[in-house]
Amino acid sequence: MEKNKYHILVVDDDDKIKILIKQFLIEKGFIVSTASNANEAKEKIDIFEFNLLVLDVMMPGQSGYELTKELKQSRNIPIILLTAKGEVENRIHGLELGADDYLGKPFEPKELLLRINNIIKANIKQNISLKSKIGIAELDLNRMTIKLNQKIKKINSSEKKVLLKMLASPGKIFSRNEIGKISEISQERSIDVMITRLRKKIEEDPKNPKFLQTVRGSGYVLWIK
Amino acid sequence: MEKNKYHILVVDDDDKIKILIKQFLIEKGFIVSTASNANEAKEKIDIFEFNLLVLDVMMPGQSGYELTKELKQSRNIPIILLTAKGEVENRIHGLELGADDYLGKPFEPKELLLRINNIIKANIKQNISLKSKIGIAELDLNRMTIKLNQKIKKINSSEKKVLLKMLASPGKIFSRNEIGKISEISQERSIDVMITRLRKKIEEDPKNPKFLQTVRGSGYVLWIK
DNA sequence: ATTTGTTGTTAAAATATGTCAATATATCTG
DNA sequence: CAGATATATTGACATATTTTAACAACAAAT
Repeated sequence: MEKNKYHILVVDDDDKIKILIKQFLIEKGFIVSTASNANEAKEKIDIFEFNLLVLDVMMPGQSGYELTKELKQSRNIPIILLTAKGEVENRIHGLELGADDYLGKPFEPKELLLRINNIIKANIKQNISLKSKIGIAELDLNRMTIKLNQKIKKINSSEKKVLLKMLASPGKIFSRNEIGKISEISQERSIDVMITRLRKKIEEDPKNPKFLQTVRGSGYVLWIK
Repeated sequence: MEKNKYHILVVDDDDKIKILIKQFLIEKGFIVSTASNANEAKEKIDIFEFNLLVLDVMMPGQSGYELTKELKQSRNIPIILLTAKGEVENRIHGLELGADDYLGKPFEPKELLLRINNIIKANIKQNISLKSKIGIAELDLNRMTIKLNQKIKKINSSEKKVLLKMLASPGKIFSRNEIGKISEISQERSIDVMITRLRKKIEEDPKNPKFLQTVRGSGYVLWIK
């Protein structure tokens, strides 16, 4: 796995632990940012696209649970919760809120690393990494190209943004409203047109889309296979 | 998440624990098979398509680790390892071999359930979730398509809603009233029309329906074979 | 400066879907 | 069987939604 690309945000009010984790993860090849509380975390999340959050449950202000819940409602970023102790109920609570994993303090750094690799493998490989596939179409969102049947087609930044978001949640229905916000396209019809154009790039038969489908009355869905 | 469709194989040489887990998971709506050792497990895996393995590490004969390694080389079935104790090194070993998660004995059943749901969410969401059959018609309610005799037909969201409910209780009679509520269609005649249209999609001979039948005076029933 | 291509917008065309009406068919009751 | 009632089928329709095609502004290239 190429670690160098992954950007992790560590959120903990305990500076000692925070720095420890940061150092460790940097050694392992990750890009690491830190925050000391939920608000600080949200600010950074708005700016950067993190691949994963390591989030302490016990924090002054908004707790790790609350932050998890809030974040999971709007995006699909993987979260590992650090629970104070290995108390089952707490962990369960976290998972129910949508956390992807938890780790009871104290933990072995090596264990955290494995958790992280595990989640990245499961969640990001296909989805957010900038090289991915939709059906037989090969996307390279870095280069903003899509290769389909030997032909390379370019996409623009609006299309890239939309693809990024939709790839993060295949099967989820995106309303025009959402897509509008993502792409910063204001007119509903314009969104339709963008979808049509995208289809021509990823679908073998754009008139009978297999992957980028409309859900009449609701919006559009992306399937990746 | 619809659990009913997921088939789990529990592998443990300790009958007591094996049965305990099995009972618990059945209560939770899973289909559960068991095996007492690696060989037995492999035999069953060759026959059935399991969605997940719960695998004890300490077993006579091939250990859970070895089995994990072997299975992961040829297929990508999700595996949860049950480690004897919460010893970090052991767990790490398991994850390195490709296991998707581990759980130290003893564990709370509820915790196992959450782990399972978690993994299923991550691994299977896309694949299995809403695929089913009615007779020879292949439904993919995610993609809102029905394949019958090589022909792919689209269904709309009302039809999907109704199918979802009726598929959940094959053989149950649904009144027009119920179907109206499910599909949000208000007129009785419109429901008839919808049924007619649905029959054309799932029945080989829509005029003599085998699966979506009317029950005079009561409503409609769906049979799946 | 001219051409070429891109991209958001807009209007027109096409499609999907619930409803309705007219007719046909099935099922039950006596 | 006849008559009554329930259900099916078909086509037409209206409306909402989606797709297509044409356009205009702008940028990039020649």
